[in-house]
Amino acid sequence: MAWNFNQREAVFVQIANRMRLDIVNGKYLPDEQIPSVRQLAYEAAVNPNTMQKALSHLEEEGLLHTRGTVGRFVSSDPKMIEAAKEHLRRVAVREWIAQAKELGLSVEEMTDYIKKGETDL
Amino acid sequence: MAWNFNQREAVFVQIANRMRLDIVNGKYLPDEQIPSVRQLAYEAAVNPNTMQKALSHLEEEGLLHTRGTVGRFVSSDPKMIEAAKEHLRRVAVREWIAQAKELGLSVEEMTDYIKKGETDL
DNA sequence: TATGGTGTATTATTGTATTAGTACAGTGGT
DNA sequence: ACCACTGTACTAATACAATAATACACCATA
Repeated sequence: MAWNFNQREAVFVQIANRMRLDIVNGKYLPDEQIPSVRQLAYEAAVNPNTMQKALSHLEEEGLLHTRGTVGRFVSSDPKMIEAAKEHLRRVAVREWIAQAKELGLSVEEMTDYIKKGETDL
Repeated sequence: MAWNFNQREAVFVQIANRMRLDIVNGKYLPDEQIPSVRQLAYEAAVNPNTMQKALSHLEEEGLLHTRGTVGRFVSSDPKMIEAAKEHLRRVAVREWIAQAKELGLSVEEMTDYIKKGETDL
């Protein structure tokens, strides 16, 4: 999958979002070593400093941790990762509902739109 | 309502988003004059240049137009505004579905989450 | 022990968002 | 005619994101 970035958000934020999804969706398993900063930066066509900044944020969230100078690894606690996934879902849903409200949509109209929009894809 | 800005997106983008919603939601009616750049900038606690940049974008979208040096006015075509509203809804729904997919949610699970999330608010 | 790969830190440079301040031309009302 | 207000334009300064190019300390392995 290509690394496409928009210009609205900072690149390191978009990278962090994507890596976070990769982790909670199991692309990287618990305790698994992820590619190096340089390797990921190369794949994303981004400066290593930018990649490191993104990974540092995920480290603060507890999804990643660094083992000395060996490399970076996914959190070894599956429950923690599952909790992060559930949290992402809740935050997303809350955001969707807020946006729907801004657009004058009730929850009923919202779900109708979604079911209709599904077929359009 | 306060003008709260996050740090992820540029302020002028957030202003444009909010003004766009105000227009399609009828806070500003068709052909109605909106407050001046300076006034809006004061309310938003933002530099007039930033506000002007946001309004210029809405002008390019056709939602606003400038009458000489008299001031800025909402588009005089109600159909155009309604179309913009419908467009915003479709774009939002498409985005929601894409995000749900990223989070491993089917449309059914998605609507379930929404109905459940509604009660939590 | 030597080498390569790891995370990390540093400095310099570029581009853009934002603020700040100022200025100008045109309009409407007094 | 005057004055306040409008949009618009411009420069300067600041802050941050991102790039680029190094450099360093540490670990695993051949």
